Amino acid sequence: MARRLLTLATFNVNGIGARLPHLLAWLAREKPDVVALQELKALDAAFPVAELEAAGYGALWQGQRSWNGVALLGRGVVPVESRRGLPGDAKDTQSRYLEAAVHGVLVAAIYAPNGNPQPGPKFDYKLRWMQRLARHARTLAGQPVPVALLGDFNVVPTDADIYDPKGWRRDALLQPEAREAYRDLLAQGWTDALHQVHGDAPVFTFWDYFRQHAERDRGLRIDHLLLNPVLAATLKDAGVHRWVRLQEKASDHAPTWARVAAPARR
DNA sequence: ATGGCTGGCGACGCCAGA
Repeated sequence: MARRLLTLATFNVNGIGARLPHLLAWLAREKPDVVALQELKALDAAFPVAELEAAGYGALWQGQRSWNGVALLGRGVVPVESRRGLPGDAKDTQSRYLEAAVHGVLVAAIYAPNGNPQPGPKFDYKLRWMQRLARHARTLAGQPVPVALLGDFNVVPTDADIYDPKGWRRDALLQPEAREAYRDLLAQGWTDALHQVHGDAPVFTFWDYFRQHAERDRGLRIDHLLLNPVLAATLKDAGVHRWVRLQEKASDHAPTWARVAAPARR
């Protein structure tokens, strides 16, 4: 018997207030089952829960004034929260991690620090945050249930994942330490869904607002879907909904997705 | 080597993004 498929997606909206029309249009057209959002740039009270409910999505969110902010959406269901915030630093108040069970998959919404300028305190924070992520992700990778880390990792994994590696070589997103942190994650057993499906063919998820880079497909791959071995075994396809990035007043990121088998009900 | 564009904040210019 063929099993139902599930579409997992991650979308850095760059302001939920400014991007709600784009988000709703994308949900209506692509109907993803599980969605991680980043960069809400809004307080909890400003999260558009009613509009999302009307669109058929249950939501869980962790906002913050002006910056950061993550959320999880479930098509037809409210995600069941398992963790709010990354462990390892009680003084870190930035809203960058939210974890819940959605449609039988344990999913984390991740917004890793940008880290620019580097070197400097922001880059140090980026690396410390990635270490904390690795420590927690290790406890999730080997779980005998499907687990996915969905988010903006703010790491360009290799020079094949950017249109101009030379022009960006000093950027925090390309630094060897950042790339090593990402490789360390993968070494725990996570599968990078987009890379698994497309290999080294360039598939970008972010295009900056300058020089018509979106139209010219001069982008970076920084939004990633990492699947633990249980879930990776059911991976069917992965891609990027670039049409969203080509809309008027779009986010600088596009929704990135992976199709997997829906876990059997237990 | 730099600046280019955008959202949020809060009131015109600044910070942060990547």
